[in-house]
Amino acid sequence: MTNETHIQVIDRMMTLLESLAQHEHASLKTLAAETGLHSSTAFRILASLQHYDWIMRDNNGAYQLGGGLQRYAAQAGQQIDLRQVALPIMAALRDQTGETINLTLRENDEVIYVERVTSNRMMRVEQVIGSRAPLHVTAVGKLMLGEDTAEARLSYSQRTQLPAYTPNTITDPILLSTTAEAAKQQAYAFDNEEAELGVGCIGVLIRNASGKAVAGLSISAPRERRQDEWVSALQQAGAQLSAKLGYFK
Amino acid sequence: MTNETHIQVIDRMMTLLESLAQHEHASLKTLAAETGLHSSTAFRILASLQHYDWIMRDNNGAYQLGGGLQRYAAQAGQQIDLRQVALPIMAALRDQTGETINLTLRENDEVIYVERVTSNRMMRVEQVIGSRAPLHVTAVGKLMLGEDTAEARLSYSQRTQLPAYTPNTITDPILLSTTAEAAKQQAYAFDNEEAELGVGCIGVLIRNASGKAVAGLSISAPRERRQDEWVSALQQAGAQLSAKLGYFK
DNA sequence: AAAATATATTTCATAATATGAAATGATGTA
DNA sequence: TACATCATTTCATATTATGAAATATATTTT
Repeated sequence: MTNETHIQVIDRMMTLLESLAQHEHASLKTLAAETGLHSSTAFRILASLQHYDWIMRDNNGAYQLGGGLQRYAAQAGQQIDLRQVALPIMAALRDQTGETINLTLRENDEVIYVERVTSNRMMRVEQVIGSRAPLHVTAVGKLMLGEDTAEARLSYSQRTQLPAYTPNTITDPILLSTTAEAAKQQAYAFDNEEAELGVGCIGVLIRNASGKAVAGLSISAPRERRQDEWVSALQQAGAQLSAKLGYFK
Repeated sequence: MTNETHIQVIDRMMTLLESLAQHEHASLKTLAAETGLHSSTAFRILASLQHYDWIMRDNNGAYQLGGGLQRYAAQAGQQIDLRQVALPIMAALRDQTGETINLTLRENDEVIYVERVTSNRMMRVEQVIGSRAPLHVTAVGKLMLGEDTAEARLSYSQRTQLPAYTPNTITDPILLSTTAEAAKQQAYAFDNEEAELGVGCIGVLIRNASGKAVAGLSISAPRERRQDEWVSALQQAGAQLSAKLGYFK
């Protein structure tokens, strides 16, 4: 079942895209170094992708992701564009709470912010779309760790060394593991100024038809404005979104 | 400048993705036939992509686009600079026609000229960058009105009173509405000396990944020099630009 | 301005890779 | 059961992608 077919060029292309996603406006030299590819090889692959508008170059010749990537994304997954389905739900939740709502994906040891609906209040929390954060400092991230086995969580802790972003960041592997476990049980998680002082979040997971956690939904607010009542509102919104992806029960 | 670097596997991968986008839940046999690839080859490429979740297989083994494609799409297009992307395309169109090419944005009831590539002929049409014109006297403006509802068009007419710039300017709200509607249908519009006597334009709309009209592209020429053949050249250039913003179909 | 440096692009001979034919496996059908 | 269809794997080989080196282009230094 596990398919071990690899095509070198495709693997290399993926590496390049990943590297490019991480360093927008990167030079060929940077990308080649970053991916370990010969500059000549990287150049050729990038030139190929350019044909399909998957990557672009600015006037300095620096590389960036191109609009062509969006071509298939709309249909991707369960023929459902997660972000598109999520947006109205996120907007409703924003209106209900008056705070910023984030949609995040997990990638390896990080969450990536892929969609966002901001509050219009003067003081608000705002994440840049495309930015990342380690799992252990975010509400959704802890839930995602809760999806892993205890061994995987320990491995995560060892790998990342649990860097502290604030005095509140969980830096003890055991505590992180039990916190994640507990978060999974109650099906939501808090972030109590663990990523940034003054910011408090609530997170839930989004699941697809096969029950797999495919995304996270969270409310980000100044810590003192956060209401405990938002938990159930968020859970309802999350359930609604999961339902649209085919998840039941 | 046009880069003629091709990598076979990448080209083939693109063909497969395109075919898959057209036939969701396609079998390997179908995809191989559709793309003209050997089934063995198609299989290997698809298996490679599966690794990155760019494609998925349903329980019947049929192929479909996978969620992994969304990974980069979220970021792509975020920081695409419209004018920068447009310039080379505009320059090519200018070289092809020998006339001035304009890039415009809509702001409320006006279009704003944001980029321009001028012909070097002695007599030429030249708009100042940053200058504005009412929607109903320009080719692109009429197309933009075509994106609105009929009510919104009437409201525009009432608001602006459709001032006449030349004897050719459309000043009848009903005529304007039907003209805009027709322009939308044929996906281009003329300006027959409606803004300034002696000047004739052709316009098309530029769309982004979500299909929204985000800009206009137009050829401005002395009326008697304008060629009907330019319409398709302009449409092609417009499609090319839209594609770079992620628009398809 | 000229020289020097750094980086991007092209060329090209070659090794390594992707390839397609054919064998095998799996699944459904008469 | 045997047949038929399609998916997957194997494997020898030709073709392709590769990386070294040459050239071009841009940037920085003298």
